[in-house]
Amino acid sequence: MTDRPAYHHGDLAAALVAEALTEVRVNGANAVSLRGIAHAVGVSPSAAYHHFPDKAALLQQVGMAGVEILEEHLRMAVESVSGDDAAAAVDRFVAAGRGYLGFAVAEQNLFRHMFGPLCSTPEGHRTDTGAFQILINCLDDLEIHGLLRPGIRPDLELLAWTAVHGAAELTLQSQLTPDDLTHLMATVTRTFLAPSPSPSPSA
Amino acid sequence: MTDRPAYHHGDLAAALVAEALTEVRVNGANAVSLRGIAHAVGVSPSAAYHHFPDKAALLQQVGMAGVEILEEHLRMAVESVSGDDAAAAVDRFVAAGRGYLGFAVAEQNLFRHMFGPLCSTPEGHRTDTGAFQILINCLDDLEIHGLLRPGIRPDLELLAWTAVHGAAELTLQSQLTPDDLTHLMATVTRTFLAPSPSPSPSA
DNA sequence: TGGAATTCTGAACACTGTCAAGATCGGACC
DNA sequence: GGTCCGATCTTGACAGTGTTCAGAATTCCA
Repeated sequence: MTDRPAYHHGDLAAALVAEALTEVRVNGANAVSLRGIAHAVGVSPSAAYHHFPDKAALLQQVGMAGVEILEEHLRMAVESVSGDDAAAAVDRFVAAGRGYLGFAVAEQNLFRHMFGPLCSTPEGHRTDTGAFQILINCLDDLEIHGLLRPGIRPDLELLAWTAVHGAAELTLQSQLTPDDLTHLMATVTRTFLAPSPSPSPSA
Repeated sequence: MTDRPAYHHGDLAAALVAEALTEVRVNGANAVSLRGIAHAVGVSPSAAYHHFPDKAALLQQVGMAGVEILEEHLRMAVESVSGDDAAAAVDRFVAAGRGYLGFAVAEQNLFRHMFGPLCSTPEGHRTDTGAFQILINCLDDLEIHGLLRPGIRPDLELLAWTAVHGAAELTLQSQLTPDDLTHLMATVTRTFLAPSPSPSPSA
């Protein structure tokens, strides 16, 4: 809480990660210079080596921070849809997909870094990430309302996950237009969700 | 064809790209050093600047070379399935998907670079790449044999493309198992392909 | 209060991308 | 054939990078 404890920085590791995080967001992971980060925090370049074995480790922590930001972003997107009926469940599912794509576009540099070679964790399974859990929750919600065709649940988990992620990456590569994205979302819902029992007066 | 024309290298630009390409394949794009590449080719570091404005331009050309390699890889995978009947058409479609995923795994470093930030072309549409054209050909093939549900063609184009690409990226991130991949391929074909009119004696 | 452990600095090393100036070559023109 | 010119490569240099290490400054604990 003190302003700046002169020698011993309060929590240098956190400060370095925070500074590197904003640098990644603004200019991309390749533009991150350990010396620059240290200078911005007001510390000598070699001070960082008492908290991280090397630059790659710092950037990995930035990636983890990014995962949490994405998770929070998704949670807010889903929770912004209120209601307990079937229509709300569908809207939440769509909101999750849109949230993922929106994050990828709004935070291109961070998103790319999170899924870049520096952040590859040979250990983790997809169930580790809270983002995947949010998708699971949405599917649970749909299932409760009887909106999933029987037996299609595991298919949809995999396909929705991979399609939305692939769409995000291809969008950043300028290979997909915004129209493509809405088209894709519509395809997934129309194909895999049972026609809602709610009133659906088609034109 | 001369062994080494001393001063004037035969085609230095191509030699640099070739050397950088193998370096990317083996050690990843981040490990590429312009000086190292120049040294390996047997030329001074600054010689490269008569052929490329900077290192990023060289790596972009490596990315383009990668696109062609992927295209060739896909073409071979598809052409390895012979036959004119409906079953062959389905097999070719599956082979294309497996070929894409196989390339991503076998050439992780190159694949990552091709879709990395250095190779983002704000201009190109997906129809530019020959790889997408191969998918189109497979779908044409399926359509000729009446294996596509009517009206589903544009949906399938987008969904197959994004899902297989997303699956590739997530596999490199250790978020998908090989079982997930075969499951995904099965889901796509089962969901979007009409049941084959060919003899299908299900057990 | 007196170590001991932690945290940070300063200088250094090897390496990087990039540039300006000069040497060297190939081919075109008279 | 001799001469010039443009393209090509080298040398040398500059600023910046990640990383290491000896030692100074600081805090913690007994």
